Amino acid sequence: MPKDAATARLAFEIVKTACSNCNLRELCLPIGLAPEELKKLDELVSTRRRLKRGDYLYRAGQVFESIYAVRSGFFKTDVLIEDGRDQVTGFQMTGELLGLDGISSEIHTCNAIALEDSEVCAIPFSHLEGLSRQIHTLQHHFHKVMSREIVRDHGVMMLLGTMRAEERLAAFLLNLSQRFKARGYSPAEFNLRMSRDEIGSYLGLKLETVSRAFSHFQEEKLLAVHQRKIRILNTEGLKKLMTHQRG
Amino acid sequence: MPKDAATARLAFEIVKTACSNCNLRELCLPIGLAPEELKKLDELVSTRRRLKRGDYLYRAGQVFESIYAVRSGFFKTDVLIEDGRDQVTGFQMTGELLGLDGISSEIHTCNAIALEDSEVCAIPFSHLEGLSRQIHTLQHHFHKVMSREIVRDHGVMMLLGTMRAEERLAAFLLNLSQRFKARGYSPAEFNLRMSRDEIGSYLGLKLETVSRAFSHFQEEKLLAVHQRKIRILNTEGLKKLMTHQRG
DNA sequence: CCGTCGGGTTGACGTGGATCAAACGCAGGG
DNA sequence: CCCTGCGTTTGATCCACGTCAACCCGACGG
Repeated sequence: MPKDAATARLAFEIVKTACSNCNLRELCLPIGLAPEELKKLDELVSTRRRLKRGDYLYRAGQVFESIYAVRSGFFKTDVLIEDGRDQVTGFQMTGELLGLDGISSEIHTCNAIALEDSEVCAIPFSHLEGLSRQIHTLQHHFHKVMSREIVRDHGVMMLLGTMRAEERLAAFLLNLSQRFKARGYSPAEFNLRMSRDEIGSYLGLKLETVSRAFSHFQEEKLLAVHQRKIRILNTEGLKKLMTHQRG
Repeated sequence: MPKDAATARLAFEIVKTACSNCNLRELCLPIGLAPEELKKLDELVSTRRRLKRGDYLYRAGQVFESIYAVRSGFFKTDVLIEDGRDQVTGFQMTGELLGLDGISSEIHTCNAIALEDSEVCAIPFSHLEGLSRQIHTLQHHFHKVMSREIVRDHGVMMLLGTMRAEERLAAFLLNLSQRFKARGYSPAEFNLRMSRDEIGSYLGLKLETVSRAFSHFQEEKLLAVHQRKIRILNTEGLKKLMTHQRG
């Protein structure tokens, strides 16, 4: 696998930033903090990094120092094993945290790649631990975020272990829809930032199967699909498909 | 599904306990703590619970208050969705923590069930947060444990998403072997505490497939299997099978 | 304008594991 | 001792998804 220009690049811009006037503060780490606590958090989030589509935020094997909050843009994380197989473990959007997997061994265990031009806030982890020893709310919120990641992963395990192809895709789309909605975007119409192949990798399916499922959903009038542009026409239908089925 | 005696029972014995003289302190939360810190931890781990095989430690939907450290015995956790499908999300043995999934919403999101007579230490979570604000090492260690759970889940996602049946079982057995070894037991010979069905649920396979894979491993002289008693005859062979294959 | 290229769609076919079904074997109870 | 029941094994068949291959289509460059 040759290193192309994008994967080789790790350069990025650094911008001064502050949580206290970030419009994501209701979505991100600062949730529920008092104004004076928020000010302390400002000192913590020292740098902002800009990444172009295809850039690596970090790579498996790199030393872990910071976690990252997505300020804008869209990421995927993936793990790969010796024999070449790989799997997308998640897609991260605005306000979500990246890098939690690195805490355990002080080494990142997956790659994080920008799927579109993006910005992240880097949060040095030792600072975060320091500050969360002072601010209960921050500590508790951080624990909740980690726990939520575990719960999310269990959901994916469920999906991979028990659902069939179309159920998986329906679950995936409904989840995306949900998350766009929470960010003030239309839950019914959005652009996929990832390829069919990346969706397949996440869902444990081949891209052809994903493509066929999209086509079938269109025939069933559940979706309108134009390349990566998705419009959900029948949310209930998708939900039913997700739980119902299974002979 | 009728509630039988075992599933209905939630009663348990309570025993006074102390981390400072627990022989698991190198495996469990106390890792790396100084003696005086250890003493503080003793106050925190207030109660020990005994469970019989089949007892629920907690159930999905119950209010989350404590995490639990397995002192002896063996557990499984599983999630289930409306339509009746369920999936085992993990097996926990001595020194491992249970209940981390409950932190995010203050409600347990899975069931934890003893697969043999077991004992756990209950650790009230708010106390743990309090103490980890005082003891850096404890705080950091706890974060590592949560992170390790995330990494583990990614491994399972990888397994479910990309491996075929025999690779999954090989990976599963090698993982168990590893964990028994870390606890001072033979890595080559052990008893499975779970049924073929539970293994299958965890690995995203049907019990028949698990059974056939066991039989095939025996033919290949990789294992000796007598019901739930497993002896690994060829670790390297299992490892090769795990990574190698794939046309 | 056309040629190329990468991602996506669609079709034909093969297969790994699910499903269905029968039989086995150990454990527990009478 | 035999009967019963559950977990497991094993076999026969089926089908969802993977594989392989052709083709489409919008983007981009010359």
